[in-house]
Amino acid sequence: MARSGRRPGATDTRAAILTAAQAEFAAKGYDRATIRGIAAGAKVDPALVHHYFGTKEDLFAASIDLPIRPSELADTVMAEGVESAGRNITTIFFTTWENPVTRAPLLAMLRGAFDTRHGADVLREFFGTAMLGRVAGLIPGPEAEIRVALAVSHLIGVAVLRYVLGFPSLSDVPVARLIDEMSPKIQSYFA
Amino acid sequence: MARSGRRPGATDTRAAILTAAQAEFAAKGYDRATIRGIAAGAKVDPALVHHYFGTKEDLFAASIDLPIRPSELADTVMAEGVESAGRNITTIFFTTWENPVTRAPLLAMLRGAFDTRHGADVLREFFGTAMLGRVAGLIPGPEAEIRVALAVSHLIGVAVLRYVLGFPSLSDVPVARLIDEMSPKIQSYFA
DNA sequence: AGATTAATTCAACGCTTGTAGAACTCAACA
DNA sequence: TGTTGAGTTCTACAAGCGTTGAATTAATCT
Repeated sequence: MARSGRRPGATDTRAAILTAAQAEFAAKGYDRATIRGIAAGAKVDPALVHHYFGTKEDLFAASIDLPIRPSELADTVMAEGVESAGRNITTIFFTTWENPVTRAPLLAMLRGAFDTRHGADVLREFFGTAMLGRVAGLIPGPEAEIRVALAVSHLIGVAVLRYVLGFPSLSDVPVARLIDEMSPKIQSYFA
Repeated sequence: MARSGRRPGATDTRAAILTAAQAEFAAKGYDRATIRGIAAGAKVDPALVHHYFGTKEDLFAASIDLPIRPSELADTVMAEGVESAGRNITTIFFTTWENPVTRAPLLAMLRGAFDTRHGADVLREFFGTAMLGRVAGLIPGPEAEIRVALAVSHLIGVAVLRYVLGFPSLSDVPVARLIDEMSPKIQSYFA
C-alpha cells in the first residue's frame, strides 16, 4: 500500500497538507496537533509536510494566514458612520466565524495564541493594529483605545465560549440572536 | 547534593508541590507544563509528584480547586438587588483575578480549558452552574440565561486578553477603570 | 532517449515526556 | 531499641514527538 516515489497524475498535495494542518490546529491547538496527525489527515508521509513547510512553527504560521484584510475591515466597519459601527463589526465578526472555511484559521489562531508565542503575537497584531489602531482613531470621546479594546474583548470572549469551548448557552443560540443582543453593547463602547 | 531518602525535619512537601503545580499550570497551560518542571519548582524528585498526586491529570484537577464557592458568589452578587448586580459581579471578578493567590488556580483553569477535557468541563460547570443557573433565575425579562451567558463571555474575554495574553491596551489599565467602564454594559444585560 | 528536477516515502536518530518499581533514609511508636 | 511506615530519590522503560538524509518514482526539459 502507498508505494514510494512520486505519485502519478496531477498534484496539489501542498494545498491538501495546508487544509489538514488548519483543521488539526483548529481542533487541537498547536501543542496537541502533531505533524504525524496532519500528515495522516492529508494521506501523506510526515516527511513531506516538513519538505513543503519546514518546521512545525512555520507550518503553523502558514495555517493562520487570515482570510481578512485588516485595512479593509476597519473601513467596512466605519463605512456607514459611527452610529452603525457596533452592529457592523458584530455582524462581520459572526459572519466570518460561522463560515467553516474562514473559521478554521481563526480557530487555529485563537487556540494557538495560548500555546505559542507566535500565535499570541499574531492575535495581538491582528486585533491590536486592525481594530484598535484603525477604529480607535475614528470614534469620538477620550481614551477611545480602551473602549475599543473592551469591545474586542467581548467579541473574543464570545468566540472562546461558543466556538472553542462549546459553552451550551451560547452554542445553541442562533447567530442572529447574538448579533441583536450584542450590537447595542458593542455600540455603547463606541459612543 | 540532595541525598536520597527522607529529609530531616518537618515536612509539608505536598503543599509545596501543589503550589508549584498551580504556578506552572497557570504560566504554561496543561500541555506545556511538565511534571519534571513542577518537581523542579518544588525542589523535589519527579517521582514524588506522582507519589502524592497520581497521574498528571489528577494533579491538574487538584490544582484548579477554585478559591470560590459558587453558591456564595451568586448570593453576594444579588445581595443588593438586581440594579447593583452588574457592578457587583464585575468588582468581585476583578478582585479575585487581581489577587495573585486566587489568580493562579483561575489561570490554570482557564488555560487548561483549552488543553484538556477536564479543564473545559470545570469551566463550563463553574460558570454554567454558578452564574447561569443561579443568577439567571434572579434577573427579570425573557431568556435571562442567554443574557447572563453574554455577560459572562465579556468577563472571560477580558480575562483572556488581560491575564493570559497580556494584551497591552487592557493590561496597562488600572482595574478601577475597567470596572467603571464595564459595569454598565454588564448591568445592561441584566435589565 | 537521456538527463534533470520535483514529488514522495523509508528508516532512523535524538530528545522529552509520563510513569513505574526498587532502594534508601528518616520519623514515630512499641 | 527495634520495627514499621512514610517520605524521598534513583534508575529505567516505553511511547511519542519533530526532524533529517538517503532512496525511489514520476514528470519535465533538451
